[in-house]
Amino acid sequence: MQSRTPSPLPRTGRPRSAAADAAILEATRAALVDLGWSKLTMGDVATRAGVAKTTLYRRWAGKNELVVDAVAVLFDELELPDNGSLAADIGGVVLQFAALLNRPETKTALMAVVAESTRDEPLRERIRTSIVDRQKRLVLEGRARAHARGELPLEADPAAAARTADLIFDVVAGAVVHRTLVSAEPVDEEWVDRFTSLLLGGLASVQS
Amino acid sequence: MQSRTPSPLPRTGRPRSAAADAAILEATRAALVDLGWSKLTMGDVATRAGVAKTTLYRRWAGKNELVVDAVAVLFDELELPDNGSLAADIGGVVLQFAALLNRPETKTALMAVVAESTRDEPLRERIRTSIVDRQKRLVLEGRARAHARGELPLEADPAAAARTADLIFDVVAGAVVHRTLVSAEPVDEEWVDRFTSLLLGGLASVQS
Amino acid sequence: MQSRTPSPLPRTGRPRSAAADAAILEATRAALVDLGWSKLTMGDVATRAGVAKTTLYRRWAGKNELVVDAVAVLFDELELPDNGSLAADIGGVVLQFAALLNRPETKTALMAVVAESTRDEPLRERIRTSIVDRQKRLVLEGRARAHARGELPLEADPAAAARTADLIFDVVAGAVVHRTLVSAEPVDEEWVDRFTSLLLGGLASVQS
Amino acid sequence: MQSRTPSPLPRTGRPRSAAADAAILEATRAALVDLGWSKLTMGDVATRAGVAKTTLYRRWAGKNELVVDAVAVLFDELELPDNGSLAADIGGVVLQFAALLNRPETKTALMAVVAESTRDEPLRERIRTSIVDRQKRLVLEGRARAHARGELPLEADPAAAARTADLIFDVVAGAVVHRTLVSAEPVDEEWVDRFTSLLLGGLASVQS
DNA sequence: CATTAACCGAGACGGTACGTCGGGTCTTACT
DNA sequence: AGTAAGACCCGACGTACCGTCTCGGTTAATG
Repeated sequence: MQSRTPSPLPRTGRPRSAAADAAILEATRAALVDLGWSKLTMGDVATRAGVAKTTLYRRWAGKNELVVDAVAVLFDELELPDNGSLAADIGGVVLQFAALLNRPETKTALMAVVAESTRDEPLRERIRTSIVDRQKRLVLEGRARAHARGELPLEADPAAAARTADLIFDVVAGAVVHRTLVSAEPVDEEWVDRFTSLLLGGLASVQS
Repeated sequence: MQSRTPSPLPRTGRPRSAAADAAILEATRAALVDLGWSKLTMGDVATRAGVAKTTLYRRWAGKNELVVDAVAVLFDELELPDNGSLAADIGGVVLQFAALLNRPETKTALMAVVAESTRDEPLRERIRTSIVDRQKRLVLEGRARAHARGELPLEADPAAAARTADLIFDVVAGAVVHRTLVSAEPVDEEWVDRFTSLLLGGLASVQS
Repeated sequence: MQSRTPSPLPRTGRPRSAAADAAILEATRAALVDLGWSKLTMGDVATRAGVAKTTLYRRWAGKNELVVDAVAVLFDELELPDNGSLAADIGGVVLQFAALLNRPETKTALMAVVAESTRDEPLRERIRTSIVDRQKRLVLEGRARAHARGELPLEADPAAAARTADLIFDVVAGAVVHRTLVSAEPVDEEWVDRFTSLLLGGLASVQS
Repeated sequence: MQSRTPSPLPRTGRPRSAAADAAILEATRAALVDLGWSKLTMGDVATRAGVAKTTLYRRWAGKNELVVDAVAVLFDELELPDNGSLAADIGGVVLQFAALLNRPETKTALMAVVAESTRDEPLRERIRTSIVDRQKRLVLEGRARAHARGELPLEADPAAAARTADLIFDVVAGAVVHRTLVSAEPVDEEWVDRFTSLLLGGLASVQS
């Protein structure tokens, strides 16, 4: 995202414009909203950003990388609310996540870059670093808070605990994405309640 | 594939070549394996199939529709094994599904068409009809078998039962897809066991 | 020029549009007039001709080849007038040639393609075939007519006669081009008279 | 080169590097040899000269001007040999000129800048001043020497004498350039003899 | 001998054109 | 009417140069 170029020491020549970076990412999000992933073009983004095409390509290798960076920042807005109980906390985060996936920028872009990443290992890595792994913090925070509240027992084996966290992450993210983008059904209070209760109920079985 | 053209009145003139249909779909799958979704071109598919581009466009509106049809048939191979218990049955189907998602044809194509479908309602409908809804049978069959075995209580309210089936479908499909394509971690026996136990444990909570 | 493609036997598929050929060459001449050689672009020519850029590239390898063909036809308009004497005939053809070189299409294009041809042997060959060699006919006709009128003796050695014809061609074409494009002075009646008298006077010396 | 910047008042600040000037012109000639006119780029010249692009543009307006200056100096090497007779002197200078036109730097550059100059009056003027007019001295010297030897009568009318000098210049330069660059035939002893005899024979007619 | 203004290298910048590729349509002759 | 072939229009691609613009850092005449 930022710090794409850790700038070893290219202290010579005209420095890159930070304003251009921001304008490009903003223009990319706007283009995603207006056109969707498949009709977004580099030329159009450049025009919207008031920037030359070469300036885009100097910073990003292509559409995929650009869109990942443009969208990644949105995912950092997610945060674990303190709703008083683990169930309520999970419900809150699921609703936030669903709302995010319903934004036109993310809806059209997320699956597309994941699809591309199946044939592009560096892209997968970039997605993981910029988007996916950053959200695991929510699972870890949630668990820590539940422990503090005494809602969940501590798992003795730390490796097993990590595997459980990963499982939960895949189940929560997967279910919400599938519900939103594949089934195209709303993630409403009712669904969240049912899902949360399934998850918490199952959690007990898994940890035993 | 399934009734693309329900042939309302194709009375006169030379009939369409059925061999061409099969060759095109096969060529499409081969191209997906070799090139992936984004580098697959209609011209290349036509060449591989030994067919003119016109022949493709006479049958399919574009790349999206063609790929959905080419891939859909693979999903029909999934079936619910009878492993003796609900847990074992679920585990079997999850492994089959994961294996399917690891085939290069599906891995690259599925997310891509879903991504396209976020801006293309008819395409979403086609995906739902050709791929998604067809697999819900597995959930329904599994539940029926569990009822027969006495492993699950019957839900009194049929509407609630339907919602539960949808929830399970989103959770299973979503979790496996996320694990496979986003996390890019293997769906192995160990993961399946943990996931199945989470699902079954949660199911009890949901139905109560 | 025409018959660029002697069409071995590509009798399959949609045939190339002859109208497009004509429109492109016409558009090229118009662009030369408006923009000159160095600012003429393939894209602009395509637009003027109401044709896609690919259609240009399907027929011509680039700007050089296209311009040679577009300009070549203009040179075929030159003809040897019958003004009653060799001197008057030469004067007539020199004036025609000078007028042709003063047309904006040719003025801007001719030197440019010749310059390119110094590094592009096929292009030089194309220029020679399409433009230069075609005009040698004027020298040969003029000489034949002079013989008929008894104004010039026959040269006994045919090889020497050919060398003389080449020399005359280089002198006439060279002098007119240099006067017009390098010195940028007018080729008027007075200059033509002086030049013709120099040429004819010298011719006697050469043939002896 | 010759007073590009007549330095009206460059009093203060760091003076321009004379070494850079020389390196740039040398690099330009080298690039002409390697790449030819149309593939020569300002950036490449700068790199070859070990100089920044800004340094080029501070001195020359563009490729045309730079190349004219780079090539002009070569033409100053021409000189009228004293071979004992007018015919021999002309032959000597023609051979020098032909040799010059066969150098790759000049061959590719001369026609190109002349072509550009048809749409760029200042450029034409620069070419005339830097290259063309400087060579007229050869004609004038040759004539003066011929007068001294008694090989040519004096022309009474100085205006007519000037017109004759221009005519000779166009004929000589034009013929040699056309022979070399358009016909692409060698300017060898035999051709020079024939051409010289044509020129001298014609000269008598013109002056009478 | 400090100031200072123009020089210089590097390289990013907004542009324009390039030549190619793919999409989807149309026009042939043939089946 | 379907088919193979291939030309057609269109729009986007990613690259190359153009000529300009910052940067930080010289360098020589002037004061």
